[in-house]
Amino acid sequence: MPLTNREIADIFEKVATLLEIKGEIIHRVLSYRRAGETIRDLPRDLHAIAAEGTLTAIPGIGDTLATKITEMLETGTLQFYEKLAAEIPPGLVEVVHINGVGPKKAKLFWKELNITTIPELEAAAREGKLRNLAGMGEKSEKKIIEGIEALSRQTGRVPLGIALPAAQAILDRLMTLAGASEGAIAGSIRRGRPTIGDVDLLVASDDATPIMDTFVKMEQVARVLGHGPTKSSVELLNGLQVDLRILEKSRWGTALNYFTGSQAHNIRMRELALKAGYSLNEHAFSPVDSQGNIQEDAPKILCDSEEKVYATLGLPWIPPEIREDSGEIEAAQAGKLPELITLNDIQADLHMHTTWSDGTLSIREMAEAALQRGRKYIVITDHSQYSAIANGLSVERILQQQLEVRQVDQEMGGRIRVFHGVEMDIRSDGTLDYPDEVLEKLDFVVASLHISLRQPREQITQRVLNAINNPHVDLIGHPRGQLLPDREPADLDMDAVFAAAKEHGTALEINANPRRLDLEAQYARRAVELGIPICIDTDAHAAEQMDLMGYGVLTARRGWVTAASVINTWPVEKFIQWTQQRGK
DNA sequence: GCCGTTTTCGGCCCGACTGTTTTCAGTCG
Repeated sequence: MPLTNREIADIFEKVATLLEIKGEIIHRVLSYRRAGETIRDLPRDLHAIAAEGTLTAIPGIGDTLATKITEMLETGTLQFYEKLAAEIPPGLVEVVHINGVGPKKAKLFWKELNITTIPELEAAAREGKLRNLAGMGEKSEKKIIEGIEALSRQTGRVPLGIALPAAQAILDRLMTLAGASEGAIAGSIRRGRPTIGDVDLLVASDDATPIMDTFVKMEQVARVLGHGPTKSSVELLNGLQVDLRILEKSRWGTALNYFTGSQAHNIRMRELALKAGYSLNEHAFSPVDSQGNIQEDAPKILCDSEEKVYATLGLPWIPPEIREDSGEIEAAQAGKLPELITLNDIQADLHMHTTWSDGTLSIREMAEAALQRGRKYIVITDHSQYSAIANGLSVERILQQQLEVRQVDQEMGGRIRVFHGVEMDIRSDGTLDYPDEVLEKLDFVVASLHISLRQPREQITQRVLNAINNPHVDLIGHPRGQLLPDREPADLDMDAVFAAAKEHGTALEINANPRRLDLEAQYARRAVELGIPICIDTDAHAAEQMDLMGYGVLTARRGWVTAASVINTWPVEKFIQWTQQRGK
């Protein structure tokens, strides 16, 4: 079994931690860590990139790491890691995951007490053996026990669809307090990441203390992880960690920019600032001398808006969703930032269900709900016959349904157009769930994987290719089949999927349901670069699920998607024209 | 380990909070 991108990323990240425990210089450590992060979010397989000989074109991959990647691709292992793991117990990588334990402490426990695993550490802490070590005391011993308990409670990353409303509720509460003049959700939620590690909130106020005190004493707080005058962290009863920072309003721009991240983007911003003669932090730009020392007597530049922060560096404002140091700084410098799609651009929803299969509303009710939300046209796409559990439509029923769709379309009197489609299963054996004679009667055909998602790469890829190669199929729904936060995507050869979609002009979906957000941003970006049409759909099974469109738009924006690439931003005439060109 | 119209060698972002310290190291984001 060849190693996947994810497995290679894991090895690099383990190497980074082991090197850090060993005491290696931090920049070498960070090279491995950054390489791991980059590879984790890569939209292409390392196999394909290696075959092209372009591994070193990946940012942060030089000759050394390219050689190591090649070794892993060819042999499935990395000698350098094996050697390192023989020298430094690899169990320490887990120990470092305990909150409050870093590489230095892990090394201390290992060297002094021969501790190499979390259970050993917990036992030592409970026996009071840690408190006498250098730099340790009773409090830090207690914190380690708490850290281990927190780790076992930890639910992992939280889907954006859960974290965002929770964050908004807390922020709303804080903004009712006197002295809170401005507030924002920052961090990875603001950047629209599909899953969230912790919630970052920012409030502007000249009097932070009462707001901080309220924050750490909220009823949903399980424990206070840190409590300072401008920065506090709490763990909620539901396990979510929330960080709050409070700064003066005159510093809102630098603060929001800093607290939104990503860290990699911040580093680039600070490097740019240094080149321009400033040290940049969350408070201000501070002039530095040629040695890089801050000139305390020189006036600082305060920014009350993010626009001003970027302008100080000679840049246009960069949308949060693309602040990942994945080319946005260079694009901004060149004046080539994309005009990202917005929710207002969305004209239609091309994937939804009704009571004909597993939805909760009739065709007419879905049309009314879509109209209320400003949609100009929709496609009714109930499940196909193979999805018996979802009350999928037999050939007879889907033909019947068409009559009702046509009738509702008439009834709506042009206020909204209602088209007839289907979400057709791609069956396990790779065949499609309706014959061409049925498909050709439909206005729009979505084909989706729902079952046998764990098939080997070649087999499952071929299923998707079969669908794309059918001229009646217009869109591949939720192409990778992931469910957040836990179900892994199918092992698809995305290069092959993209090539086929490009050849046939088949669209790929960004499913807006926050459980899916599939395609993910990096794949959407790649698809758009290749000229493949995108469709952002809610897959709504009820009226209120139509309101989830914003999550899909966020994901699209993370993928640098502009409205022009998205079918359902088009006016209905253009949509009809597109489907007719495809033989409808 | 990466990277480069200042550099192929010598840099590599910055600050808050904690707990242990008598002035700071470690951790975190």
